Amino acid sequence: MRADARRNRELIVEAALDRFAVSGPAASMEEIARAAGLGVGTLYRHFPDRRALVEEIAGRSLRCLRTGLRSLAEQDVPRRDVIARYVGYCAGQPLALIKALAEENEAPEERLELQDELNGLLEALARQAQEEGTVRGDISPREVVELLSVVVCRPGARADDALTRVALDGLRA
Amino acid sequence: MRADARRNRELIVEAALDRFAVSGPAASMEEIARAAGLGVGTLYRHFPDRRALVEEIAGRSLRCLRTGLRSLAEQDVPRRDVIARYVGYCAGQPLALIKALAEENEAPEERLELQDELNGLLEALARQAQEEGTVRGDISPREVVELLSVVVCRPGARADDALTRVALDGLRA
Amino acid sequence: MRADARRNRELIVEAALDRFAVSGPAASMEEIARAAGLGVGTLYRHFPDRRALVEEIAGRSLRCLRTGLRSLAEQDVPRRDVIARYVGYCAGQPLALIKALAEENEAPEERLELQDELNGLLEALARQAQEEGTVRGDISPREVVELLSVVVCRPGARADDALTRVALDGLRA
Amino acid sequence: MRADARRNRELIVEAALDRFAVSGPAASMEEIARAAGLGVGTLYRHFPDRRALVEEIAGRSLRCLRTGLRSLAEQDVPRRDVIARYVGYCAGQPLALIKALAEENEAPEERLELQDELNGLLEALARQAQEEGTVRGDISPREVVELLSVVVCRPGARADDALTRVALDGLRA
DNA sequence: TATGAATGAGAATTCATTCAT
DNA sequence: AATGAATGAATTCTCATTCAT
Repeated sequence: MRADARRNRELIVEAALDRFAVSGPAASMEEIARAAGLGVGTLYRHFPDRRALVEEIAGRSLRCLRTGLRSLAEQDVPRRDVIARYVGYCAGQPLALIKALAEENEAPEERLELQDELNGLLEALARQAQEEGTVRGDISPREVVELLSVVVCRPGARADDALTRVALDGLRA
Repeated sequence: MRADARRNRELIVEAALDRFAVSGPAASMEEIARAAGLGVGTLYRHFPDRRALVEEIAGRSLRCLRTGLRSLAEQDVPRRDVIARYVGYCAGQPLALIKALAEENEAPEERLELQDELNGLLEALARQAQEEGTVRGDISPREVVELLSVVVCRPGARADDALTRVALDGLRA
Repeated sequence: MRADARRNRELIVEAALDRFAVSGPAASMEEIARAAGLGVGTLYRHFPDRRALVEEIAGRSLRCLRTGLRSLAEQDVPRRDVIARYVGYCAGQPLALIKALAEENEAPEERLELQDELNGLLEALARQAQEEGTVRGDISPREVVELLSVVVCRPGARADDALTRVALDGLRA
Repeated sequence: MRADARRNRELIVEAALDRFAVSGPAASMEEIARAAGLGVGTLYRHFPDRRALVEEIAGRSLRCLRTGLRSLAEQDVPRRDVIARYVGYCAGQPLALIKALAEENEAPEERLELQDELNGLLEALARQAQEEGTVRGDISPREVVELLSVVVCRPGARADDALTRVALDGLRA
């Protein structure tokens, strides 16, 4: 039953993402459990409270971004292109929704650490891009990161939509 | 008594904005009424339901943006500068909050009309800026408007912060 | 409507006492509200949570005991008789029930103060009774108070039942 | 496997007593099973429902009191001393807790019979003590039994605490 | 047989809205 | 017209009990 339970956990997370997307971040626990084809009790066995479910989703998202960014950073291309590819990578994910969800909870330690780690990686990347001369130097690496966060956490963000292109062009040295 | 009523209406809207800013978009009707120094009953006399209060706020914001934009558009400066000034004008307002609030309700006809009108003005502006050659022509006026909306509806948006500058630079022809 | 609200508050406390007596200390808030002829919302307007309702009941009981004890203590009779009358006074009240209820909550400051005050009065009384020679001196005043508490907080305690008489006789010097 | 089952049954009862003592009579079945080092399923294999577990505990306690009382009653000492020793014997057991637990359930036939039997033994003892002239005759044997029950079912009852001594003294002829 | 995952009814609590005063 | 008390549906969460593995 370990396998079953794991499967149910996945079902819950998927259902949650789905219901949050459709009904908004206020979707009820009951609604999510039903959408997963389970009882509320099962949802609560896997996640002791709403906060825990939301943090699971936020945590997965952050870890996924971190993983993606790490592997992009290994590529032997200009740092500027790594940034662009990262933006594209993000575009495939419902980051706007997840961000809205996460704002319900005050960020717990675990999330802060992931957040910091991700931001650290991105800042390093921004700094290197500035050093290689492909990103303008008149804004701080931290500002670059904030900017990317806005670009990427929009509903419907795409790798090649107008804002993305304008922002990346605007970042040019 | 008409004056009284008008005054109360103002008090409520101000209190609502204040409470929404502090307690988040989930601030309760009771909390808002209390902050306005009134009873809930009085709040409901002015606004038949929560939706109506939120729409009042959204409507005011849209009308305010429209007014500002109209007067900026009359200025005899390049359209590109009008756009920049509009962004600055927006920065003084809690648009991120108001946007989040408005997303609670499905947009009613009245809001859609205002929205469309504002977007129409902005699109015209964008088109003119492209025609005067100060804004790049490879994105549609509608895309420019969407971009501006993102730039302007961020928590803590400022007229001279990094994203604003990068976006405006990126818009250059 | 001040009068109405006060009346409802009383109705709630009475209904609570009644339902706790019948259904046990686990009686639900819904059940109590219904028994008072009110909606749950009204109950919660008067008492912000279950704890508050229980503490209201406990507080009333303690204040009532204090008042009774004070007035008994003014009587010009041997202290031993004051004690006996106090036991009789208590017998008219559902102290066993209220004690069981109060044990649900960790005692808040207010209850502790009332408790201490009442115990202080009783200890003084016990000490005086020992000094007047009508209560045995080989147990501490505090022990006398504890003993009285047991005597008085039994389901169905009566002023003249066997335990009461035996205990009072056993207290003789 | 029979031995295993018996062992598990014992583990459950011990764990239940322990958890009830620590977490109060509201300790959950899960908590008890966990404390016994077993799964809930196993608990339910041994006790079909919560009531059954509580009755097992109550029954054991009553049988234990009966056994103790019988053996005390065989001693060749005044009946009054038997009573005193019985009180001492009880003091070593968590009777207050068990009484509170048992009050959750309406007493089933089996418990009533045990109860009646124990009370019968105690009443006989009380009657004999009255006949031997060591216990006052102005209260009924049944009242003596009720009194002993109160003395013995207190949290923290001890063989030599104030209430015990006072009650036993008060019982003197 | 032991396990612990799943279930869902039930409890506390909140809040938009209505209505008596 | 203003007030705030009353209402009850909706939400989160718990726990006794069942059942698949």
